[in-house]
Amino acid sequence: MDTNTLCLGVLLLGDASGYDIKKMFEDSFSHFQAASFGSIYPALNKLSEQGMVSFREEQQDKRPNKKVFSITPSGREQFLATLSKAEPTEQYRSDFLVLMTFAHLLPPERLVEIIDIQLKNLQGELDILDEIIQHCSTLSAGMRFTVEYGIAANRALLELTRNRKQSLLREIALEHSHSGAAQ
Amino acid sequence: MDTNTLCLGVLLLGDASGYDIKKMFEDSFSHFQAASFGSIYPALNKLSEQGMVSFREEQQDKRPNKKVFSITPSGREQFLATLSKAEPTEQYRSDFLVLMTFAHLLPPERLVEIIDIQLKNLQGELDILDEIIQHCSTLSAGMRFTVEYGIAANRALLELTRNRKQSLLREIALEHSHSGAAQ
DNA sequence: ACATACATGTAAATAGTTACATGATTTC
DNA sequence: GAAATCATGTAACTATTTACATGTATGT
Repeated sequence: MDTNTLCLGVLLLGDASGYDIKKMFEDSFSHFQAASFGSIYPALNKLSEQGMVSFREEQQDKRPNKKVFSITPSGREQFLATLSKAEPTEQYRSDFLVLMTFAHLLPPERLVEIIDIQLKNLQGELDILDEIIQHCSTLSAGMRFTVEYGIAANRALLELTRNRKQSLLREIALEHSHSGAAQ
Repeated sequence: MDTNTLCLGVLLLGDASGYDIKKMFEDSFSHFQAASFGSIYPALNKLSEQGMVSFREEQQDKRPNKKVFSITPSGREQFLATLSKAEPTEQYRSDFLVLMTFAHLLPPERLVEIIDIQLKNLQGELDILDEIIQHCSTLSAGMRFTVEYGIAANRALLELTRNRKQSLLREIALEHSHSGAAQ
């Protein structure tokens, strides 16, 4: 889903500046969507031209001024139309699994290091999600489900990786000795 | 990881044409990487210019001719260097979870439909991975791990989504009645 | 007759990231 | 004194997908 649509969605949850939207992405959606300033600000200006959002400029002292965006009825309509056509797709890309595919080409110490980093990353993500679900009783049912979904995946992956670490290392060492000392 | 690097990796497993490489992506790596012809062919030609791969043209009767690529020692070296620097990162993007985030805005029938499609997708992916692991005893330990990893994630997600479906639907219906008949 | 598999390639369009520019204020 | 937070924006670059062009052979 493109940044334009995602911005409309965030604004449906409440008025916000571009900076606020970026924070929302980081705090609430980072486990399944991402967007940078370089795509958020142009998206907001484009949506404004199209009448999908409006904004008011707010002066602040001791802080730079900000543009607070609101979704318009047209914007709401368009977002709903997009949602009604959207397919529930998912995509997963992993350099970790590329590394594992070629595990037999890596020095054993490096392989151990990679698995340990991955374990740490999975645990870190799990901790973040656990915290979101505990602290925020204000979460809507749908949002709570997205967090549970992330937790389920991370838990399963953490468990598998932990359980298989030693046996995987052994299997790869075995493949090395199989193919001989050469190479 | 870019298509160039991924092509070198595939060629390390054996000589192949661009068409073969595309099939490899579909058959063996589709659960964590993707590449289309539009990125594979240019990548192969670029790698060839750089001396990372060589190729021979093979005539076939009843089939179009093909260019069979082999990785060169430089290519092997470069791939290994890339692997040794690569971070074990992962990224997940989901339109399904975007849809779930805004579940309260969707008509209940549509919501049921989305969850059922997602359930079917997860089961379909799981079936594919189960088949790979059963049919291919030739898989290296590293590759087998990547398949197990995919299975673990899909199993956990399938179970969660199945178990939560009814309660989620109820919770969202409750939120609707909470906010009143208006809106 | 129509779709799929085989096979290679290009061009346009899409969409995004990264890095930079600017500058006050607050925290370490 | 350095780094982070607040705040908006642009430009260059990167990488990719989609659709097209071309053509034979096989399966339904």
